[in-house]
Parts: sequence; C-alpha cells; structure tokens
Amino acid sequence: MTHCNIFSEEDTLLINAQGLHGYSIKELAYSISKPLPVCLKNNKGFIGILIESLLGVITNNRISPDFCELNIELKTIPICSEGYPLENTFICYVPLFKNIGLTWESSYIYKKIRKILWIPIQGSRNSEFFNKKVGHAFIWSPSILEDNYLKKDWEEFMDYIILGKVNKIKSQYGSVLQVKKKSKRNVLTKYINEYGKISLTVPRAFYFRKKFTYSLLKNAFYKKFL
DNA sequence: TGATGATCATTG
DNA sequence: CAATGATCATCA
Repeated sequence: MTHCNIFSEEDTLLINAQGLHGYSIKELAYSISKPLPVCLKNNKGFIGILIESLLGVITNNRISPDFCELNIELKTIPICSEGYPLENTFICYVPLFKNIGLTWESSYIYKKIRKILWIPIQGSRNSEFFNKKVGHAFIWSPSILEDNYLKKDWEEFMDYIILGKVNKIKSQYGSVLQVKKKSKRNVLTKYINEYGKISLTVPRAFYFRKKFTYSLLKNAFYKKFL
C-alpha cells in the first residue's frame, strides 16, 4: 500500500464525508447514476442510503456499525437553513422483551452511539428534497456529560418497561432521548405487561431529541474554531 | 406550526 | 417481525 500513514482510516472517512460538503442531493445522485425518486414519501431512506453509497457502505440492515472496522455509525440529519434539526433522529428499537438484567453499558443503543459520523442535510421541509445540500460532516462520541444524560433517560424508560408500563410512556418523557412508536400498520410485538404476562403492543424506538442533536451540531461547529 | 403517531421500502 | 435507512401528515 502506498497511502500516507499520516491519516487514519477514520480521518480518511471524515475527509471523504467532508468532501461532500456543498453538493446537492441531485448532484450526488447523478454522480453515481442513482435515479432520483419523485419525492421522499415513498422512499424515506433515500438520502441516507445515497450518502452511505458514496462513502462506501455496501451492506444493508445488518446488525453492526456502518463502518464495521472503525465502529462508526453514519447518520444523516435533516436541518433547516438556520441549522436546526427538522426531525428527531431514529437510533434503534426499544427492547420490550427479554430485557431483564440489561444495563446501559450492555445495551444495544449504548454500543450503537459510541461513535457517529453525522452528515447534516440542509434544506427546508417545503423545498424539493433533491435541492438540499450536504453540510459540514463531523464525528461525534458522547462526552461523559452527554452519556450521563443518555443513561439517565434510558434507565427511566427501562424502569417503565421492566414494570410492564411501556404504554404509560409519554413521548414528552426524556430530556435527550425520546421513545416513540415505530411500526407499520397492524404490526405488534411482545412485551411483559403489568401482571408479568406476555402481551402485545406497538414496537417503540429510541430517538435523539432535536434539541440534543442541535447541541451536538453546535459543539462540532464551535470546535472548528477552537 | 410543531410534535406525535403513522408510514414507506427493503432485507434476513 | 425486526432490522436497516428515515420522513410524512394530521391534529391540537
């Protein structure tokens, strides 16, 4: 190999990601001859998969980080022209079953968020999605403070769930995490109800709240100038 | 007008 | 169904 050893693979990944800055979704799709859908309604993962393709992520829906050897997860984050997130960020499903003894450190979400390559996608909700432009990419790992917030939320949510009270969880609960329903119509999953019996409910997922991802974006922005 | 619940495509 | 990728759309 003749590559320069000044850069780690992680650096290279970040440089490649930052190289997408300023390009529109349309330009990027054309560059790899990927047909543009009419809208995102029937193809909500389009931008995420497009960016993954450009950065060399090949496999789909496997349980491992996007960049396996680097243990880095890739997430696109839609932001408005002022830089504020337009959506909460899906992280993973909530374990509603066979979750006894699970701790924050042994949880799937904990592993999943150790290192994330964030790629902001800037554009308003109303503008055509293919005119959205890639913003400044950055790699984030939770600080001790952020991790404590996440852990606290997670433990509170899991307390409800272990007590069979998943249906009592309001989407307002959690300061940095949010638990929301995530499923297709009529899909149900097992959980243990308040009486300790197996029952069915709508699958739930953990999301990062917009204000939390906003703080990550802000910090990354400030760090550039420190 | 923002948030909550609903939804889309695809794969193993 | 659960997991990957998320955004839509209705309603308070």
